Amino acid sequence: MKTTQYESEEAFLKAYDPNQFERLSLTTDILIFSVSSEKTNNYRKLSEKFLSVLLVKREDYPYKGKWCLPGGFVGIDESIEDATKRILKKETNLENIYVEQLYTFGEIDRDPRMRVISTAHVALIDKNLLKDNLAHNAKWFHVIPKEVSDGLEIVLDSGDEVLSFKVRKIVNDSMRSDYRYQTIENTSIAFDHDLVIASGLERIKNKIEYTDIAFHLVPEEFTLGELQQIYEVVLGKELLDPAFRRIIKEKVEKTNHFQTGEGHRPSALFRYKKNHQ
Amino acid sequence: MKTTQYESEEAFLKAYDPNQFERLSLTTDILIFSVSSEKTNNYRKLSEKFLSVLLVKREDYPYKGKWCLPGGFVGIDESIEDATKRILKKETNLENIYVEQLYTFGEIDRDPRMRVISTAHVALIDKNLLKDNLAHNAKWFHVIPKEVSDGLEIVLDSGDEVLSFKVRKIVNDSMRSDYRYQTIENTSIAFDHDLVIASGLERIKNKIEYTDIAFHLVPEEFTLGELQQIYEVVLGKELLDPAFRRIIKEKVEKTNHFQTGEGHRPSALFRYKKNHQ
DNA sequence: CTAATAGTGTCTATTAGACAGTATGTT
DNA sequence: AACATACTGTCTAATAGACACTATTAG
Repeated sequence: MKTTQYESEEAFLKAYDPNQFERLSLTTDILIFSVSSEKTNNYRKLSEKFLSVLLVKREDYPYKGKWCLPGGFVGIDESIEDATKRILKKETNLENIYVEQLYTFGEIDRDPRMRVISTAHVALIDKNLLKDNLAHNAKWFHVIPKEVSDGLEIVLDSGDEVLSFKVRKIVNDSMRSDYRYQTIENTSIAFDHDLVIASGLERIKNKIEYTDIAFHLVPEEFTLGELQQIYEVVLGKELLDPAFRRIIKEKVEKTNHFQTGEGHRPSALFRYKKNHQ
Repeated sequence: MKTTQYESEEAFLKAYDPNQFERLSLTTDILIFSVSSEKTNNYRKLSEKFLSVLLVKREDYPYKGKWCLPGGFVGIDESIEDATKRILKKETNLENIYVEQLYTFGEIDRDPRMRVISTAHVALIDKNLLKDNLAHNAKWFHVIPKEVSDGLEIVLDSGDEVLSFKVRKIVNDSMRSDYRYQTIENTSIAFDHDLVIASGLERIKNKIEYTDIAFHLVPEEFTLGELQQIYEVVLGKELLDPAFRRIIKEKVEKTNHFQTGEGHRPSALFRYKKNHQ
């Protein structure tokens, strides 16, 4: 369609036919991460923490009975961001949650129904905010990643049910500046959501080092021990106390509250220091 | 649509109506960056380098006569990646160029014609590969970013024409973990491509520090001086020679060629060392 | 010889890693 | 008292920043 015949932008827009190009569907999918604590049987020990992700059991075809990320179609009169917030509200009944865009997955056959593009997001919440607000078909799964010889195995454990899949990182260019994940083995997660989970995990692992995302995962007031556990569970490795405290020192401020009753020296409660450095 | 009436996934898919949700259009837009050199009048001085971006003059409405990023609609039977490569080939006549996904822009009114989602990409090329292969309506613009009091001003200069716009970084959350750009002033760049350019600039500025993307911008064999200029022009600051050489030492290997005829000590030519460290 | 960049040695400052020690609650 | 974590001091290793110096070419 040459448009040189039109006299103005207005005239052009008036005559424009939006159906001249084939159109497709867009969904938004959300990796909702939080850190959960399991009480230990030793009253003195700290509770063990796990990174966990919210999954939804599919009640319809396709992939009926499989687990997938919460998500939904982006309406024609709705920005991607608004759709994402709408779905977050639906699944967790919470608003004002931290969300960032992760990646747009656009392979032709990623949805067996038809051509669907999916823009994936990462959301982080403090699980204490969430009581019984979960959608009925949603469940938290502990995320246990393990490096294996041919890639990365991720085990998801809800307590009742254990899922697992295996992915591999594929480097796209000779300078190793870009990569994507590829499924090696996946029988439990619907669509390409195994790849989304792997990408999201990597994103927060990187971003926790150079931003303050960790503080989205703790309550308003927290002990430095809890905070350190958040870092440890996301990074998948232990940190040395003095080094950790040096680094976060400037990001937090002490309150005059203490956490007592834990069977050992009480720890000071801190809060996130806005506008630090 | 409840699908419990279907007996199997196959039966469901057979009966599925892809038009039950409103569909939209998806485009891919590409920020093609390269580093160009302007010969200086002093035969001894190194040529001055500029980061440059390829823009296309719009020949049709909307935004007729304005400049924008090369891009186009993603076909219904085409992955986002394939569409991006197709457009790169069309605009530069080159294949096997480095491309990575940048961000998906999904505001409702970003295209006056209709609802269009755009997945933006960053491509990096060595401009020496490009002779007269450019599409007739495409032109390289030097990118000159400048921090101003209320944001970031970016001047684009093709030699014949100077464009400029101003954007601001908006932090989305109190922990400053996520942000997006917002237009302050833009009369020269079509759509929201001013925001795409600002985001892309930031992406390569970050990524040049922790990946090897810089090597996509130089020829097969290069001097360390050239390579350092690439880093300097992307980072927008000067680097100290010894520090720079320490850092890239492990990423490069010396060839037995030298670059002579420059009015000063010849410099050794290096190449990228694959599989380093 | 001179201007200009190529390339190296070394000193210093900053940051990260490691370990050992002291402090203080609960049972 | 004993356990478990809270919290701190300090030494060491590694990395980044700065500067001064030597090397080598075309003109």
